Order: sequence, then C-alpha cells, then structure tokens
Amino acid sequence: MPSMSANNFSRNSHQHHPNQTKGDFFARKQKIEQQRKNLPIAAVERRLVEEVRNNDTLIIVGETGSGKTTQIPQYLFKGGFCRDGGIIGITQPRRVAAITVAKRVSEECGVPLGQKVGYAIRFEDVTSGLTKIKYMTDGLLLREALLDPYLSKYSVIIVDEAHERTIHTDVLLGLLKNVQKARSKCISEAVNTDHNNSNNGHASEGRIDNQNDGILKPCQAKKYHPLKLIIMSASLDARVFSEYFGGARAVHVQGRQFPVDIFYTHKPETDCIDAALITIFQIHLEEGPGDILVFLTGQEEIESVERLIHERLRQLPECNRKLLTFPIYSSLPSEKQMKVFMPSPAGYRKVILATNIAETSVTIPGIKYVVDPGLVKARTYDPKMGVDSLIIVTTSKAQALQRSGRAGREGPGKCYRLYQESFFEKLTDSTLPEIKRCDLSNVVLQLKALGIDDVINFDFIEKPDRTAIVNSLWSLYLLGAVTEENKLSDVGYQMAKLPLDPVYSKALIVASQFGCLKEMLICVAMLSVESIFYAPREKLEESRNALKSFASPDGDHLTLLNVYRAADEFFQKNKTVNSEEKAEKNLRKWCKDNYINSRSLKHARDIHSQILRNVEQMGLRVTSCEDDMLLFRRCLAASFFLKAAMKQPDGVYRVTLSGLIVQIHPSSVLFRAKPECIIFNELVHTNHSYVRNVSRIDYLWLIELAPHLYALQD
DNA sequence: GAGCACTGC
Repeated sequence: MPSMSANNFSRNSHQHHPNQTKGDFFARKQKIEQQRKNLPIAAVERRLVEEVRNNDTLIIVGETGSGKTTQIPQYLFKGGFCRDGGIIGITQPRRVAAITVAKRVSEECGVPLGQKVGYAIRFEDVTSGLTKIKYMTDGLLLREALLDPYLSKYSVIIVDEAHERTIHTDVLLGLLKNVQKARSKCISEAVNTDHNNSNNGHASEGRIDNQNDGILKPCQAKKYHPLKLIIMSASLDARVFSEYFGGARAVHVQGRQFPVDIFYTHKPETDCIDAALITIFQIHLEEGPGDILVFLTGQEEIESVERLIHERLRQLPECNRKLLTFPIYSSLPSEKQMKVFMPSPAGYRKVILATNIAETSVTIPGIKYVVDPGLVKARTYDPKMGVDSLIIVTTSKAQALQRSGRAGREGPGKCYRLYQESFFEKLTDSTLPEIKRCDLSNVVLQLKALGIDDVINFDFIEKPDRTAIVNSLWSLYLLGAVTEENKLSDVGYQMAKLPLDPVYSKALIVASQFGCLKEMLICVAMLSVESIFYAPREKLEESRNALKSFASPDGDHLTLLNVYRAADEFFQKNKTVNSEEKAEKNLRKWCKDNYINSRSLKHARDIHSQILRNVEQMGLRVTSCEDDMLLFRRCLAASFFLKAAMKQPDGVYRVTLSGLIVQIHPSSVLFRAKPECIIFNELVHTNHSYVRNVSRIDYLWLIELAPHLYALQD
C-alpha cells in the first residue's frame, strides 16, 4: 500500500530518493537532524533514558505528535540497552504503522532498512542478525512467544498504542508480565544460589509453566537479561496500566497538535444523515479552504450521503459546485481507496466520506474540518449463542477525541459534533476492550499452548466474561484440542501452531485424514479473508453474472474453491510467458474483470502459501481428492459440525446446537436453493440473523462423522 | 432478495 501513512506520522514520512546527489544527501540528513531536535520529546531524552534505567516497567503517555514511537527506541539504543546483545522490540496494532515507522527510523539512523532497524509482520520479515530496533505487529510477537516463551532476544519490549486495547495487546500485556517476572526470577536465583539447575527447563522447552504463581519455570539464568517493559499510550488512562503493573511509574510527554475548535449542536439531531449534509454544505459555503472528513457508519450510509451531496450540488449556482466526494471504507478496492490521497484540483474542496478506517488506520492529509455524528458500527459477540452482531452505537469520548484530532494535524482545525455537549458528557470514557466482545477460542488455545492451563484465572488486564472462556473451552473440547481434564491435547498443540481460527486449523487436520488437504488449504485460506466478491451498486448485474461462472450448486465453499483455482490457473499460465510482476498485474486485471477484490485474493494466496508451508513442516500429507467433491463435502461436515442448521417447514433454518432461527445470507449461492441441511462458518446478526459461507450436506453425515454431538440427538 | 466498522497470526 504505497502512500498510506501510519498514525502519528503523516507529516514527515518522506522517502529516501535513490538518485539524489551527495549534496542532497547531506542537506537531507541535516534536515532530519533538525526535525528530530524539534520534536517535543527531544527535550526529555536523558530523563526518559534514566527513567527506563531505574524502572523495569514504565508507562509513557505521549500525546499525538510527540515523536515517542520513532524516538524512544533510538534513545534507548544510544543509552546502551542493546549492549548485552539484546534487541529493542516495538509492537504496533497495525501492519502499515510497523512498516512506515521502521522506514522512517532507519532513515533517521542513516542505515538501510532491515539492518540496524527493521520490521516484521505476517508474510514479511525485514530484519537480520544486525537488527537492534525491531518494529512488529503485536500479533506477531504473540506468535514469537510460542517458539521462544521467554522472548529471550529482547532486552526491551515497547507496547505502543496500548490504549487501543486490541485483543492482541491485552493478551500480550498478560504474557509480558509473566515473562518479566520469570526473567528477573531467573537472575535473582542465579545470584542467590549456586546455579546447579542445568537440567531444568528442558522437558517442557517451548511451553510456559504457570503452576507456580503464573510464573515460567526456572531457567538457565545466564541466557537471560532482565526485561524492560514500556507501555505507551496516547490517552490519559495511564492509571489502568500502572495499576496492572503493580503501580508502575507513569510519565507524560507533551505532544504537538494544532488547536481544534469543537462545535456541538444546540438541539439533539434526529436525522444524522441530514444533519451531516447540512453541516457539510455550511462548511463548504461559509468556511475558508480546507478538506472535510465525515465519519459515517458503513458503506451504505457513505453511498447515500455521496448521492445526496451530488443532488444538492446540482441545485447550487455553478460557482459553488467545486466540491468533490471521496468514499473510503475497508472493502473498497485499493485503487479507489488511494484516490483520497490525491490533492484536489485548484479551487476545489474535497469531502472524504469515511468509516472509522480514517480514525486510526489511514491518515489523510489536508483535513481541516471534521464532521462527527458520534456513531460507529461496532461488533459485539454473544458467547452463549455464538452470534456476532454488527450494531450502530455511540462513540466513546476517546473516539470522539481521536476523530476531532484528525482536523489538527497540519494547522488549526474545526470539528462539528452532531450532538449536544451534554450528550458528550454522557459518553463512556473509552471503547470496551476487544477482549470483552469477541470469540476467545483462539486466545484460549494460544494461552494453553504457552502452558497456561488455568485460563479462567489468567491475570488479564481486563478479565473476559467467564462464560466466554467456558464456551471457548467447550468448543475446543468438541474440536478435540482440549482433553476432558482440560489439558491441551496433541491435536490441540498442532492446531495452536497454525495461524488460523481453531476451527480452520482443525479442518486442515481432518482433511489430511480424508485425503483432501489440498482442497481444504484453499478453502480455509479463502474463508480467512474478507469479501472476495466485489459488487458495486452501479454494476450489480455484471457482478452477479461474474459470480455465476464460479458458483457451485453445493455451496459457497466449493464456489470459493472454484474462484481460487480459476485465478491460480490464470496466474500460472500467465507466468509461463510473462515475468512474475507482469503476471501479478494481469491477475489484478483478471480480478477486476471478474468482480473479485484483488486485495482479498492476494491475501488468500499469501495465507495459502504460509499454511501450506506450516502443514508440510507438521508432516501432514498434502493430497488431493481430485474431482471427488462428495468426499470434500463430507470433510466439510466433519470439520464444521459445530455450525450446522436444518431447514424448517417455513423455509428458515434452525441452528442444531443453539436452536437459533437464522436465514441464509442473500450473498450465498444457496440463498435460493435452500437445501435441507447445511453447515456454515459465520453467524452475523444485522437486520436478521444470517449465516454466511454455507454448504449443502447430508444430516446423516453429522451423525456418522461427529457422533459425540449428533448421535445422541433424535 | 440483503448489505459487512476495524485490526491481526
């Protein structure tokens, strides 16, 4: 993703130009030095390094624009924290942030990316033996912990953007707390006792034992340095982190943000879309130059606001029509997303209609005005029913603040909140942490693989609901990952090694026994990505026809398989006559012609090659069932038996385990066919309860292949 | 015949 820039970073992410002259190079170097010196954080460099030296855990609250993400690792490097061979790891919740920040820091250090400074994200490791400052995603560090439970190569770990409280950040914090304790225990033991523990810690190498106070097993102390932990957060909720880490010291670093005037409405608004439109035109007609960013809840709302803006523009005199609209949301194809970054033609004003993708993930330059209706489409999870819901709720105060901040990145700005000030006061301080609103099977499996058996009593910074954990344990038990004694089974340990939803990991193991692993690898890779099909409103008919050429009467799983195979065949054929690069480009064109989201397909292909490598390493045999689709569907039933449904006389479906009444989602190829018995992968509640990714099966297969659940029923 | 915010391994 070329010109997307990460949070906190849009003003100074220039690229190193390959053919610049020596003079340019020195001028540029000097400029970078100047910029670094001017950062608010530069004034407290020595104090910060001292704080880290004196405190094993430090909370740093740094406002936007303080430079904490780029500077602190460099200060610590200079301060000698890598001297014993340890490295500094910095985690980010998002991939783009890890990449762009690493690029900037390597440039500031005047070294090529991947040497002293590098980054690692899924599918991409730009580090080497020389790397001392390593930026990475938090999910990746969690994975590393599975291979190296003591995270022994790190002398410092910085968890950045901790206030976002992603599920990975929360689990990581718990893990790091354990690792830190264990590593300092090792060292104190080594000092206090004559270390005759040379045969310790080998039997369970690769697993953490937390039977004693949630601490790792004693280890060979010489191997480990104490671990310095830094939690960086943008908001003022340092207290939560500080309390969690036993009253850890918290320091505050000034930021640099231009002032943003906040406006509220005088009366409550009943029609948000209308209020947004009025505000947009008010800004357009009365305010000075500068682009407008409008936060909306979803694709549909964005499309209708866009339509209404164009309608109203036509009613304005010619001279007032210089307003351009740009939608941006995650399922929009990249080339359309990129358009928001193009500067507007002279005299024109841009209106960017965005979901909360523009809140943190994407920074759009030129924004001076923010319109915030105060709503967001949020995902919640009901662990009892296994239902995801997507509902529109009010934002938190922190979110509102984050949104208004988007107006003050390049100069003073204005933010129009489409609600009353008294309403703002009633908003919750921050958004509910993700760990409280999603399926936990993966988290539970990962923790168990790390040797943390008592997940219910794990020291989470925020405890998930007990029922959520219990239900995850139950489904892991039904998948054979956990034994009746609540211990991880061998199958469970294998499943934990795969970077997939546990149900999908299990499907690969089942498929290897059925002899259709080749097909299941594709199927699981496709199920793991979002929206493979792209259906723009204006070309609904064409996109539907395109889908027909891939559709299988047996369901969405085989349809996805057909799409992947068609794409792969096209790509392989192309590669015999073209360069890899050209073939990739042609594949993107092929996707466009077939109304397939090329970004999603690329992602599926990446996942496919990664999990193919994984299963080969695990020693599974990758065989194909060729054209025996009956066998493959039986394998789907044997894998996804937890989510099956039967047709009712009135045409709706009843989920076998929960009794929930659902419908097949209209995007499914089985929407009209309505077979008697189905398995599905996703249950989402929007206006109705819908199941997605559905395949036709025979109920008798469930009795045969999942007798532990189905043989007892009537 | 409906429609899905965002991340991540």
